[in-house]
Parts: sequence; C-alpha cells; structure tokens
Amino acid sequence: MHMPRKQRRPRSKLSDVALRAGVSAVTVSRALRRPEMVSPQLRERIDSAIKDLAYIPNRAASILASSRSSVIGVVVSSLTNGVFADYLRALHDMFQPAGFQVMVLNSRYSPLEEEKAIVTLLGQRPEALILTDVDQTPYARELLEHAGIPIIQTMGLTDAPIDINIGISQYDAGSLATHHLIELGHRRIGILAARLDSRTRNRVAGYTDAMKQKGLHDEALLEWSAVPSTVKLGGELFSALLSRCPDLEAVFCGNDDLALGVLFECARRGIKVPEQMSVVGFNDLEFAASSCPALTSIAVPRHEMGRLSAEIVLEIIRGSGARPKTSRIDLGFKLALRDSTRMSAQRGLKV
Amino acid sequence: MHMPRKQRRPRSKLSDVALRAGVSAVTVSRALRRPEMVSPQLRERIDSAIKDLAYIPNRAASILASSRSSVIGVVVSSLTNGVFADYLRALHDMFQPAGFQVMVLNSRYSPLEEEKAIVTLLGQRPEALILTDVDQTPYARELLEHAGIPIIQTMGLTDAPIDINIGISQYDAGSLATHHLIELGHRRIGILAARLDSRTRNRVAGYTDAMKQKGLHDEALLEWSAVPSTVKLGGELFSALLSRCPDLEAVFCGNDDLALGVLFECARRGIKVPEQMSVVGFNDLEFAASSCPALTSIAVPRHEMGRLSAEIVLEIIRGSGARPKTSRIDLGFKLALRDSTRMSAQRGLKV
DNA sequence: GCTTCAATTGACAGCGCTATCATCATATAA
DNA sequence: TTATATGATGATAGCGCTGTCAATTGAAGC
Repeated sequence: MHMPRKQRRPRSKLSDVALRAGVSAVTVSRALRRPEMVSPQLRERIDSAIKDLAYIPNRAASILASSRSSVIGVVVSSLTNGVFADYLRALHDMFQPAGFQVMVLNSRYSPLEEEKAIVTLLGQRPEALILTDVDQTPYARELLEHAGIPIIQTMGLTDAPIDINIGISQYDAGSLATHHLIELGHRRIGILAARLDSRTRNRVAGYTDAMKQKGLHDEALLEWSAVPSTVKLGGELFSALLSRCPDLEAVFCGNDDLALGVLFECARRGIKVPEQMSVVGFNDLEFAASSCPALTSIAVPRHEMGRLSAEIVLEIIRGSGARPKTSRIDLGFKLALRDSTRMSAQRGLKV
Repeated sequence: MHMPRKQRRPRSKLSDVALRAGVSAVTVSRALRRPEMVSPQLRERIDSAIKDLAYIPNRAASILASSRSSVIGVVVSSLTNGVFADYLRALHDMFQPAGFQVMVLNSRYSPLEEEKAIVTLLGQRPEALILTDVDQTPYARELLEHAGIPIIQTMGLTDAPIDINIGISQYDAGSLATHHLIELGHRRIGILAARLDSRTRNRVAGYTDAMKQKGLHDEALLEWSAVPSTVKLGGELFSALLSRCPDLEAVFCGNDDLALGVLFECARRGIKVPEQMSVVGFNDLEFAASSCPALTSIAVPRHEMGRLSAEIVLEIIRGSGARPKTSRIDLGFKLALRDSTRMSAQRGLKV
C-alpha cells in the first residue's frame, strides 16, 4: 500500500473532478486533452469543477500513461553567458507556442556535469535533446545514440555528429578575427581566453594558425585563465599580457565580457582605443554595439541557431521523421566591424 | 492496450535489467535508491546490467509511484538579467548536492506568463516553489495556497506573503540611492527605468518620495520605457532625459545595464563622470566594480537570498516542517560606493 | 418501424516504478 | 540442538492518468 505523505489535504485528482462534474474520469481527461470531443455543456461543467477543486493534472501520471512528455531537454554550458540566454529565448519562442516545454539544465562547461544533466533529462523521456556543445563523454554519447529521439548539437561544428549538428566553425571565427587584425597592419596581436572549453580552444587554434601562417606567432601573446570569464578578468588578463608584452598592438578576446574588461582597463591606463590598441570581442552581445568605443566583434547567429534547432526538431517530431538532408549545418558568422579596431598606420603607443 | 510509439527499440526498463541480472525488479530499484541495502556482489551485477542496457530510470514512473519528485520549481522574471543568473547559481549550489533538481521557468516579467509557469511547475508535483516576485495573479495565489508545499517569494518584500518571503525593500533601496545623491549636493537628479514591473515601480516610488521630501521632485526627471532594459536603452533614455533637462546633475538608473549605457553615452558626449555627472546603478552586478569609472550601485544580496531560500526550503522538507519564526525576512542591502558619484561642489557642466 | 451511422461517453487495462510486507537464508544466543 | 534476531530478496498492489474499444444515444435513411 501507499502511505500518503503528510500533506494538509491530498491533492485532488482526475476522479475527484469527475465525481464533482458527474462524469467518468476518462471524460475529464478528454475535456482536458481534446476539448472538441466533449459536448460544450459538459465541458463547462468540468471546467468549473476543475476551478472549484484547484485541480492540476499530475504530469508524471500523464507522461507515464501516454509515453509522451512534451518536454524538450536543453543542456547549456552557462546561464551567465549572454549567448546562451539569447539562444534559449529563441528556443522558447519556437517551442512554447507549439505546446512543448523547454527544460534547461546547466553543465557549467564541464563534460561530467553535462553527462549528469543528460542522464537527468533522458529520465524525463524528452521528445528531443539539445546540447550547446559538440564534445560529449563516451558514456553520454552512447546514451544519446540509444535514446531514439532527435539529438541536436549546437554552437560548434563536429565531423561526427551524434544526430544533427547546427553551428559555426569556432576555428574559422578565431581565424577571421585574427586575420582582420593582421590586415589592419598589426603584428603584436595578443589573445585573451577564459576557461578553455572546446569552443574556446578552437578559437584559440584559429588564432594560432593564422598567426603562424604570417610568421607572427609568439606564445607570450596568449594569456588565459581557468576561471569563468568576467569583465574584471578581462582587465586582469590584459594587464598581465601587457606587462609581458609592452609592445602589444591589438587583442583578440575570447568573448565580449573579457573585451569589455579590456576597454575599461585601457580607459583606466589612458590607452586610447583604437588609436593605441585594437580590441576585438567575440559573440557580439547586445552591449558591443553601444559601448564606447563600439566594440568590433564576431557576430554569432545565436538566434537563428535557436530558431533552426527548434524548427528541425519540430519537423522531425511532427512530420513522420522527415530529417534534413545534411546532418551538419554550418550557419556561418560575420565580423561586426566597429570602432575598437583601426589601421596601425598612425599608431604610437610606446609603453 | 498501449500502442508503443514508433521507436527504434523500446527503451529498456527496470524488469529488463532485473532479467539480465537474474534478480527481481524490486531489487534493482533498491540497488538504485538505497544501494547499501543490497549485497555488494549483486549490486555489481546489477550495475553492469544497467550499463549494458544503457538503462535510464523513467522519472515519471518513479515520481508517480513514490509521490516524491525531488523537483524544486523556480520561476524567474528574466534569464538575461544578471541578478537572476546569480540567484539561480546559489540555488543550484544548495539544491544539487542535496539531491534535488532545480527546474526553472521564465515569466518574462509578465504575471500571466508567471501564472502559466506556476501551473506547469505544480503539475510536476514539486517539493517546493520559489518565485522571484511577490505579486501573483489571484488565481495563481489560490493555486499556491492550496499546493501544500513550501512557497518562497523572493527579491521584493510583501506584507501578505503566501508562505515565506525573503527579500529586500525595493522602496528603501530606491530611497537610499536617491538620498545618497542628494547628500552629495545634487539637486537635479534624474531617474531611468525600463519595464515598470512591481520591483522597479517600488524603486521609483522610493526615489520620488525622497525627492519630494527635499522639495526636489520634478516629473520631467523621470525617463522610462516599456522595453526590456539593455545597455543601448540606457544611453537612449539618458539622451532623452538630458535633452529635456540640460541642467541634469545626476542619474539613478533602475539597473546596472542602464547605468553602463549611461557611462558609455557620457563618454561619447565627453561628459565627465563623476565630475560633471554622478551615476548610480542598481544590483551591483559583476562589472560594476571594474567599469571605468567604477560604478556606484545598490548591492543586493542575491547570493545570500538564494542560499537562504534553499536553506529554509530544505529545512522544511527534511525537518518535519520546522518553519522559520517569521514568514517575512528582510535581507537588507548596501550602497556600494565607487567612483561614479561625487560631491557636486566642483561641478561645472553647462550643457 | 428498423437499420445505419456519427457523436458522445464509459469500462478497463496497463504505463514503469516503489512502499509494504512476507519470505528466506544465515548468524547468534540459549 | 532449537529459538530468535538479522539481513537480504521477492511478491504484490497500487500511484493517476490515457489508449483502446465497447456502449449508448439520437438522428438520418430505407
């Protein structure tokens, strides 16, 4: 037998509503799921019984009985990062109206926490799973392959997607940012990175290869930290880099928060941006366009990424498994050219 | 009968694992929930069967059978706002280790969306519900009162908490910020606000009353917008305010994002902060301390708020309903005094 | 009048798991 | 040796809901 847990009053259930409305439980269920199948007057009676009893259906029972959860599981690497907030908004905007509930867990950039999150989400029997990363643990990968639901890996690109991969080449983006600075005539171009997750590593690799290609590579120009990225950290990393490389002409920042920290640190030190220092951010967050000077950044189509992820998932779930032709979709990115970068011609920073 | 939905392979269940391990289903369940009650060798056999079958327990079935979900429902007003991100982090840090799963829904500052979110969460039969607001719709309030679980309302304070209320007086905070500026000798003190939700309204009320009290009130000094707050909006509101009140000496911003926009707009216009313009933010987000100039702001104990919310919830759930003496806890706030505000003595801004 | 059909409503089983109690070994005490 | 305690495992009965199909009703068709 089941021992009811101490509670003021046991929550009312379907049969309670049915009793009060003078119908059978099935009819109440139907009035809730497909109202058009129940006569109007009955529907009304049932609705008022529901209100009277403050009835709320038990999701667990419903999921168990119907084996459909209407849950879309999402694992994001961070909740603090503006990129993910925007991406999540796009997902919500697509899934909510379609009757799906988006369930978000945070992996904090840790593959192990991601694995735990995946297990938790799979336990909910979601209709689809969306991951904001492409590098899963082997066990997570195996679980996902057996899950029998659409799996979307986003943000980055991978050659071996589990199911569907929608993203951009972080490597190419890092490369583009670096080439932009090189083309401006800069030679001593530093890079700032926080928390070397796979995406950041790829950006750094793009930078490194671009520098090597032009014979400009110097290990001293890389400054990074294991700590999560903050505006404060941006200033600190920049200071450290500058004291090691006083001839620094430009910095490529792993994200816009770090870049903002650099802008402030420059202001504090009286270093003029872009006259004495070019600064490039990454992600093109909202503030990048309205900072002073406005920040040159890599614009990532995170909204489109979210929209497309949702669209594809919905198509697979509803349409009888009509999958996109390619399982790897490259959405590309743009350089948002603003005032924080400039030709090195008229420069004159000497420590 | 139940028609299994098309799926590559039906997900394996408890009985499959039991079969493979040569034990009964109950034993497998036990090995999962209370491993110490199962002999080591059996546990091992079961574990390997679980791995082999990539078995993941069905949460819905578990919740239904045990009537405990281990879910803590949280409704936040925004995911983009740094305050909530920090608050959520504190909640996660407390609940995760205790074996609870935090489920977050976003109300986007809309009471109606909040109501929907509350219904959705109550459907999960959560162990507790945490709301980052104090003004619920009447229907939501009724549902919550009948829910029979701990309900925490946070961020703001209310005289009629549903259950437990942990927050700060937004009114007093607005008042403090304003008095700070008045004490610095400023008389033409503007206020910028985005999206007048209940919290912001209270802050504005605190400002208004403080100004009236000193005979400084002027409606022209309030600039607001219904649009969500962004850095860009901060600059725009400031510009609008300045063109209406060219004699403006100081601004109190509804939050730090707006304040950041003001700092940038000032830089763009060559207005020196704090020499020609004092700026106060709200929330004391991470960047406030490292901006240039560093931003004076109202420091809200959002981490402590999260920690305490979780602590109280856990105590009620575990300890047999030992509720705190008071149902309304005022955590207070501080003025984080930095470089963006200064005595008006040496001022000299003339348009 | 009687069949035929659609529109409503109801009966029943079962989704996958866990709480409870019974059962069965094994160890300890008498 | 037998009684008793202890620990490990199994049998059973639901948790609250929905899929299926049967039953009922009234209207339409012959």
